[in-house]
Amino acid sequence: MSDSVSSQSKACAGAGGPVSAILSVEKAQRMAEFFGVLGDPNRWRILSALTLGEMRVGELAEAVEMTESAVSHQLRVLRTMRLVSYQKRGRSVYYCLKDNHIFNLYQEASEHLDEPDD
Amino acid sequence: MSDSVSSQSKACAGAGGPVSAILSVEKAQRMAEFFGVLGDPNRWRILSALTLGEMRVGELAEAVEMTESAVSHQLRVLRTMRLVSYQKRGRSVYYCLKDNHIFNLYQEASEHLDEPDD
DNA sequence: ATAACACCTGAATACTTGTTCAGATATCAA
DNA sequence: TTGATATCTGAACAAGTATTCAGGTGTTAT
Repeated sequence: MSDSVSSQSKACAGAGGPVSAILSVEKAQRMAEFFGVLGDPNRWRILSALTLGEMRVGELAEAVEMTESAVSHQLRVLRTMRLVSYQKRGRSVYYCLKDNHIFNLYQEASEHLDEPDD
Repeated sequence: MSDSVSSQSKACAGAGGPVSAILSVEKAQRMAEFFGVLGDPNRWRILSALTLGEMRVGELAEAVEMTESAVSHQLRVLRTMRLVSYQKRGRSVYYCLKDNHIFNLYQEASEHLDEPDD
């Protein structure tokens, strides 16, 4: 392993790490849009409710104590970012989490937030 | 291993996974605040610039093509979320990334964004 | 066909957030 | 002390976003 960075003056995290270049405006925009979607408490509550399993819009609305309309609007946003998928069955629409990325993001953020202030 | 959820109808990601309860309003709020900070393209550009190593405010401003004032405002936000740390030396203030969480978040998001639409 | 149900959508309002400008603070050099 | 440099901050404006309300679509039951 090269020690030019890792051994002595590593005052800064990740120098030479996985990013190591200034993001283009376009890439930065895409990142921001994605994380912006996760920048709303009601969407986090909806996402966390879906960790319990698939749910209809009405059930979700009841679970997170929002109107169905508000939930529906937020679900559209989550759909756009492909964080949830849905399935029509009868007159109901069942939503569920699309993949596990949301868990990893949740855990990574939790760790960060729970870190001592050093 | 219990198979009541995992074996047959796993249409939904992560049911019974690491969250598995509706987030409290407070926790959801904290999550949203954190991710909201990452919901701005200029902040991503600043963070990515810092992956190259520590930088002064003026250098950062030049690197990301923003005014020093704008950079300073954004650095305060990043400081508040403990994403960057800083060190005064002489009349300059050197900023750098505080820890590696930002890399993991970046990679996780990249993977999600690069996923095919299935 | 009609009514009830489940969900979605557009438009308007209210709220939040980013950027700019002007000026403040703090450090260094002469 | 004076002037130059480097950064920070508060207030105001502009821009973006969430929520509500009213009404729309599509499905099921009678």
